[in-house]
Amino acid sequence: MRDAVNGRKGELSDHLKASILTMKLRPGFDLDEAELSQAFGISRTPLREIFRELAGEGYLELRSGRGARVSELSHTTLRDFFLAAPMIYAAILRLAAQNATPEQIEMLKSSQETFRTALRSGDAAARALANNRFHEITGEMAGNVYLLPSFYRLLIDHARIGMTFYRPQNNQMAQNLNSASDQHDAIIAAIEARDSEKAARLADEHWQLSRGQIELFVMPTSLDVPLGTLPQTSA
Amino acid sequence: MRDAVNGRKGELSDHLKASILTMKLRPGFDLDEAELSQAFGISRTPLREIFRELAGEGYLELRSGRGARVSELSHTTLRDFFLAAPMIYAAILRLAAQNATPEQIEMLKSSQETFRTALRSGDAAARALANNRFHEITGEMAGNVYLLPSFYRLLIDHARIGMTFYRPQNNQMAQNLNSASDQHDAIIAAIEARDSEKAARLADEHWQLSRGQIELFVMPTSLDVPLGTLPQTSA
DNA sequence: TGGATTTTCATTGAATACAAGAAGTATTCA
DNA sequence: TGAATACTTCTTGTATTCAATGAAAATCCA
Repeated sequence: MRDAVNGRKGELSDHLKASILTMKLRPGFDLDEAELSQAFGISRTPLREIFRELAGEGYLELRSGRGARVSELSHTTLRDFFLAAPMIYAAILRLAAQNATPEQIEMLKSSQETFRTALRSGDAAARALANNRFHEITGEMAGNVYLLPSFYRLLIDHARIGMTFYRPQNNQMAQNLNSASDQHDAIIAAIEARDSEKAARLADEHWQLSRGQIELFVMPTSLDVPLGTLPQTSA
Repeated sequence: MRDAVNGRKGELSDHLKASILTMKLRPGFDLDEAELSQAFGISRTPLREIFRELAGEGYLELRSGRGARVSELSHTTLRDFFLAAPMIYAAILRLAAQNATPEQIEMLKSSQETFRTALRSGDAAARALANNRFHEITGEMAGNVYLLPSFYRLLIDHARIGMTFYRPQNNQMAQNLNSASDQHDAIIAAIEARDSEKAARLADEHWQLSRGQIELFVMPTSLDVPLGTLPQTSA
């Protein structure tokens, strides 16, 4: 991530972000100031500044007098997510196609390489982080200070929702990931061609795929077991 | 504002926000930690936490090793603003009409009263703050955690842009303000009627009015002075 | 024994003290 | 006189200490 260079402070910040994105730190988890500051060899003062920063970005929630905890992921936020994501994603990719610099396009290609590698490795966390980074770069390309706050907040929970609902055993889900990778390639091409309409269309397709992936989990195909073969649950 | 109850800390936070919204603190202005902390009787530690918080909300920018300054308002951000605002505003008001609670509607009506009072008083700063509060409440009504970060950021700069470009001498601008007040009433009615389509349409109209107001300043009517009557500028 | 109250302990919040770094100024040397 | 460098001062960043607050446990009384 961007500020890995800023000493131990940035290091801890990145570590927390990655842990939250990959659900290593679960929604609602309480963060212990004393413990964390000791573990990373910094005092509580800068740590608390990191907390406030991450809270502003949507990773954490600060409860006055009761420290920091990882942002919740409730059914309400899931609904909000489904409402907001299509609109913002399309807008971001449209702008990205218009404004991307050659250097940014190179970064995007490189991040897509990382994503592909993570896909092959089968490491779900690495994949989620690489995917997250890919979309972060499209945000940088769009560069609209008013849209980015919402976009980045969506990306956080998109990663977490993906980690929650993904099951490597499910073949359909594995296929979807390959489709997602192909769509990334198409997105890169559209951006490089400065085709903003196509980029917006691809954003929508990419979203539909992701949405389907989530629905696969939320509304699974029924178990198809004949009545009476399941053990009765006692009242 | 919301956290005026949280002791001197919230007080200072609100003071800074209001000063920035009303351009009393100009974009790019450097904030002195020592001075501010002394003036408000708190130590630098909590002050710096406020800085981080306000930076997360878009009021301030933090430059590592060089303290905090009020967020810039450049021509670039103005362009970004014009691109993002219509979309977000419409989405927020649509959701507000769907989700507003009776208590929130009462708050909205009350804030509109405050706005009207500020209009009559002719106090531009009070008017900007009241208008800001009105729209903040529509955001609370919408209640979508993913859209709100962008929405609130837009509101900050909308207030600042309004303060920058408003000239009380201009009769057209004064009229526009009355139209804006009427539109607020219509927005309240649409929300109360749960008419989300109408709310979205009104959002667009409200935006067009505001946009026109800004254009009145950016592209003024020409001075209409015959050639040769103006003093020549020396090369 | 159950409920309320007080006491204790742990954790957060704020202030002070200290260290590191940046900006500005003066001095030196060409 | 001009540029570079060293020194000084001011500002920011971090650590430590102290105070306040909240949670939990123990005690007391009914």
